Amino acid sequence: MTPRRISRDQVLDVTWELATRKGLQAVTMRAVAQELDVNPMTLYRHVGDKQGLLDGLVERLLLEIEVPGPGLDWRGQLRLLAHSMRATARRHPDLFLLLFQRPAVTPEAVGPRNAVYGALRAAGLQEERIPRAERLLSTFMLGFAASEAGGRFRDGDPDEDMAYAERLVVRLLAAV
Amino acid sequence: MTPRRISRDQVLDVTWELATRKGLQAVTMRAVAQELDVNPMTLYRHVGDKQGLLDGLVERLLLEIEVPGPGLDWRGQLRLLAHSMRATARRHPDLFLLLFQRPAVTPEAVGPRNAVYGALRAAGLQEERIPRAERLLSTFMLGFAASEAGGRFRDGDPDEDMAYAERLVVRLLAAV
DNA sequence: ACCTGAACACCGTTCAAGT
DNA sequence: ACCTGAACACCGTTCAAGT
Repeated sequence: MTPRRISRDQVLDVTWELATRKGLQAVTMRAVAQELDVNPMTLYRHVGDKQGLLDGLVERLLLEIEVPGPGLDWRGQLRLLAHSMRATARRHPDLFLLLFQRPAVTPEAVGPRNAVYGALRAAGLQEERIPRAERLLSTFMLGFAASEAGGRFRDGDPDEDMAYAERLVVRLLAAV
Repeated sequence: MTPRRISRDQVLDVTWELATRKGLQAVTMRAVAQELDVNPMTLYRHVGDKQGLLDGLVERLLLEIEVPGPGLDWRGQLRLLAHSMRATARRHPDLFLLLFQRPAVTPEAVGPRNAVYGALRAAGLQEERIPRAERLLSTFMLGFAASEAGGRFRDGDPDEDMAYAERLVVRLLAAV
């Protein structure tokens, strides 16, 4: 019974580091294995396959999004959430797109989602309306952050656009 | 001066067909070349490289989005636009994500953008406010369509969510 | 002018074997 | 139980050569 030399966490550590340093296209099974000084086939025991490796990366990405603590009003909470989603997207533009390709209800996704729930609740939204409002608001934030990070925006100032969007959201929530 | 055997358009025709039939992962220089019964290196003269091939695919994708003709009020125009963006995303989920990775101001993108411009104008929005409103609205529609097609939504009914979003947009525009 | 062939430096993954 | 080596079936792209 030889002790396992590497763990899934170690694999994801070096994968995340590699993706951050050299971009998603540099993330290959072979490159990750080399970083760990291990045979490529060794990874399969720990992450399943390439898709499993990417899934692990998306977990980390969601954990990377900063979530508001206490001491902010609902407007400040939403502002911080938008800000940290945009910052995360800018740091990992390619990886960020993968968020569209998997359910928003994984265990790692509860942090951001609960944060939006909390803000909407604090804004006085009826409990039964919160899930839908969260889906719509998160979808907009995700699209905005992905657009900005991916280079879709060429006209306009993203900061000004986001400030304007914030006013619209506040207007809609105030009408409750 | 031998006549050229293939054109960029022909290359994109079979690439689009291949992507539609077997998905984006099946789009390789070699597979496209084989479909045309030509040497892989031949493609380089017509599309530059793999990235150029993908750029061509995104052109086609934007052209695929149905744009409202006359005879609809602004609300109907926006509804049709949202509907056809979602339909396009569902047909080409992987390809659709590439829209986030390039400027929204390419020649092929003017169709959809002008359509949104027209609807916002018909809704009575001040001319100077239209570009920003278009960016925000298109960003939401894009994020929604990408989420739906990519499988991010697991809770909720996308049709109901979109109908609700439509009411919010109408409310915001009515306040003008 | 346009197309080809061979070659280079990679991929993800299977399968049988090692310890 | 965990890791390895060799092999398979691919990639995109360069470069020199063909017609």
